[in-house]
Amino acid sequence: MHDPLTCPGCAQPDLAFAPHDHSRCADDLLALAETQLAQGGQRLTPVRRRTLQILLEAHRAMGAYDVLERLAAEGFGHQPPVAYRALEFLEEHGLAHRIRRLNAFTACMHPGELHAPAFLICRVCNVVAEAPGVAVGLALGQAAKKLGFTVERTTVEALGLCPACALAEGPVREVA
Amino acid sequence: MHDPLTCPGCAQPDLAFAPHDHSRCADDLLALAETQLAQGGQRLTPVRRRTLQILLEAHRAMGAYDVLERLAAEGFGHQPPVAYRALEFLEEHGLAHRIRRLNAFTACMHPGELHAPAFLICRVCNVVAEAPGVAVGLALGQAAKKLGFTVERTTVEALGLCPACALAEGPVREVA
DNA sequence: TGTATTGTGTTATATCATAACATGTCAAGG
DNA sequence: CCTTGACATGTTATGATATAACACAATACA
Repeated sequence: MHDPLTCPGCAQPDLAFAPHDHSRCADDLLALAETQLAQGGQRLTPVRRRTLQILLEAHRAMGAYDVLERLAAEGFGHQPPVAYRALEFLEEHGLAHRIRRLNAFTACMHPGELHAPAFLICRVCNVVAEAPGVAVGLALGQAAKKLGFTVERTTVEALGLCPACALAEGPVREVA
Repeated sequence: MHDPLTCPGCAQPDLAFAPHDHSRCADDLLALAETQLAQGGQRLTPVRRRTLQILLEAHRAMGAYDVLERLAAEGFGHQPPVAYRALEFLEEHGLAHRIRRLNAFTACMHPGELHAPAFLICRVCNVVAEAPGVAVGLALGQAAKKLGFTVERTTVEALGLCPACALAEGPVREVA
């Protein structure tokens, strides 16, 4: 049931694109989210909880309308704002991220840790991994500082080839 | 006619958000684009040329439909693909950039130079500056390498406050 | 319990983007 | 010259993403 190749981005960076067992990812992260929100006086309501669960289970980036479809099928609202609101809430509280290049959302794989996330997006299989982005964030902060700009949020995304697709594609180049 | 506060992103990074005279920016960059494309055997056709000009003159990020409106008013096509195609062409050839957070496009302020652009977007006035992103690109490349990921293109955007808006907003905080 | 706040759901519409196809342009080879 | 093929422009039509505005329900808490 679990295909490791469609499951990058787990908490251990060096396993992001490697086969590994993550059957407990979703449960652990959901519990963590609950705790975290409670401490901040925020509510993980049914829609929000289910939305996070859907993202965690999918373990890949999903469009708002895909999420909505799932929610609607389970008795929640059928209109776009239902999904967008839940997704935006999760994003605001660091439990999910928006992947702008894909117009999609993905569960955060290590919430709570202060992190400027950097995403690696495979242009072939569309898999998204969340890479440690601290160094990137620092570099960006410094560049901004020189211009007197105050950074509040960052979007860092790289498009390219994941290891698997690089293997599949690389050697083919000289065949064609 | 020229408001420096709506004109960041010029070639000199340290002037990005500072008042300065850039009356020749557009002309210079347009000429540069022409040369560059010719060398690559590419054609800067009327629509493409005018599109680049519009972006250069506006000197800020514009939505595809805004560009289209201008083009249509000048006798070019009236349908979205006209604008999207020109904008995509410019982007592919490094003459324009797509600002994903704004679903908008902006002229590249230093084409030809190999650069991983980083954008600073003011959340108050929406002005966009193109900051030197080499350090950021390097950091991102290294993070990716650890996961076996090959970076091909990057999207780096920071949302925050430009100097002017920081001044206007900062001190106000304690009044409310 | 009353009342303010937050959350959910709806309708309707705005905004952004592309597929598919017809027509026009232009340069290179017959 | 004139044909042919590649590229560019234009169209219609539709798809995909996102938000505004408002009614009602749930919750929190004075």
